[in-house]
Amino acid sequence: MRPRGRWLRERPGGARGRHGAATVDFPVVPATPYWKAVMLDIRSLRQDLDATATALERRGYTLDRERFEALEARRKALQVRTQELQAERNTRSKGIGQAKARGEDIEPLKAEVGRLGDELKQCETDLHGVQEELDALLMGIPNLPQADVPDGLDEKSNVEIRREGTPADFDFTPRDHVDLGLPGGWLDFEAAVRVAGSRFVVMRGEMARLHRALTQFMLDLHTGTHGYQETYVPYLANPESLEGTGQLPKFDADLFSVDCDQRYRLIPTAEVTLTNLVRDQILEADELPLRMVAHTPCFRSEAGSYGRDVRGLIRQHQFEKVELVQIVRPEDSDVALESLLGHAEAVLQALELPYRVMLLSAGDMGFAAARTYDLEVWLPAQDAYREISSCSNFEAFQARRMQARFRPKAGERPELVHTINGSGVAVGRALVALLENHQQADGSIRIPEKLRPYLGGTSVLEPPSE
RNA sequence: GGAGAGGUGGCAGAGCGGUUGAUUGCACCGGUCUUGAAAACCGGCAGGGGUGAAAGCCCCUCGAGGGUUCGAAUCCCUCCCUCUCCGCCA
Repeated sequence: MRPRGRWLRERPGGARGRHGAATVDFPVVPATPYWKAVMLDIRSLRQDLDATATALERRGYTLDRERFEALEARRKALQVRTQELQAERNTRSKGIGQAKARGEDIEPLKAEVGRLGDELKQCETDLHGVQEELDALLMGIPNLPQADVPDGLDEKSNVEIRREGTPADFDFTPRDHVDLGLPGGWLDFEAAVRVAGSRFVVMRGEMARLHRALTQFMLDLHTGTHGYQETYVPYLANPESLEGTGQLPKFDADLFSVDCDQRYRLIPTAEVTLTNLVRDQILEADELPLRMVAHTPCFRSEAGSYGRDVRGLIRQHQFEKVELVQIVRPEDSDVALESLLGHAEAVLQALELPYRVMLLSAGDMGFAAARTYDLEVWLPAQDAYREISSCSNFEAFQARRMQARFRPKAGERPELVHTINGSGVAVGRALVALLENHQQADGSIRIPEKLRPYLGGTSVLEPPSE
């Protein structure tokens, strides 16, 4: 992924940040003080730079420690001096007010403070500059992997946790979903090219209905038996939200923008709008955990994936996903991730799809994740397991950027929440898996028991005769 | 899109350019009273940051950013958002 972030909002003064070690054309976050905007707790960097750098090294990120320490030293000196001057100005100005009230001549006093103001202005400007540089550096640092996350820089180091289900033993050569979707224009990629372009699809008839059935089934499962609240969210998100969950500033190239209002991006996942529901909130302890599920389309530019998965539904610019999000107390997040993983697995089990659970290595995880499990579903035509869900614990990383907090006890200081999310599951890929795993020799599709109520009791999907 | 009004602490709602980071009410926390609870009364109660071993001291924040000023919640500019009316529209 080659991020080419470009902040489209105008910044007075034209401050644009600068090129950091790993970042490109780094957009400066508007309005957010750097100590709030960092992904990592800046204190852990200040106090435990070695350990932090070592942990980041595990995921292939080399922290520019010299630069950080230099900036931090300057920041400290400037901040102390600035605050001294501010304190001085404040007391003197107050004195002027009092002198004026007594009817004294205040002109000499004013001149004195005026001189002080020059140095103050300079200090404030310098401090601002240093903070923006620090900001840019810090915003580009990914989350720290949990201790037992395997070492490794890519998917080769992922660890298989377990396998569920057994791939069917076909007595014919299984077809892939593209072939299975040919009859009656069930899946029509050419039509999609005509109306939109490549990496889109048109579905027709029973296939479109099956796709819808899958979505409904998943929503019912999560709301009915897993305790999530069904939530409807916008499909366009503002930059603040995208920043909160970590898509911006680094990964703008993966998103679709909207021309008429350049602040907006189409959501690449409901994680963005769902998780950001708690941005800038202070929740009461008894409101936690929050469990939310949403069905949304997702839009991804797939820049840089040319030539990969060009055939079929696997990698599309637009796809549907049922997303699970949990907002929890910090001490509960590890358990919550396991539970959420189970909720996603329940979908695959109900659909009678063989899959395996992978624990991602430090280097293969997303930018904001501290721990990620991928669910990979068996695709017979590819003779491989392919990702169908990704479940992550972000710990306080997103919460810090979002300033999403809760009050542990009435009257106590607010604390950052932990955020968890995962797909439960990607609908398009579920459709692919269902077609390919439950296909029969004649091209018909067996519908798993649990899904039948959503298809009017149908047990087999017969391909339309030409 | 046009016209008007407005954005202040968890909520409600004050705030002449100068001890206002902010009166007050509600909510909340602690206490007195009570067998217990309620009521009443007393006290506490924004968020973040810097520095420090700590106590503490200090700084920032009244939608956001910039400006004027010795000094801005209060004045000016830009932007965002909310509400009312009009237009348009599923």
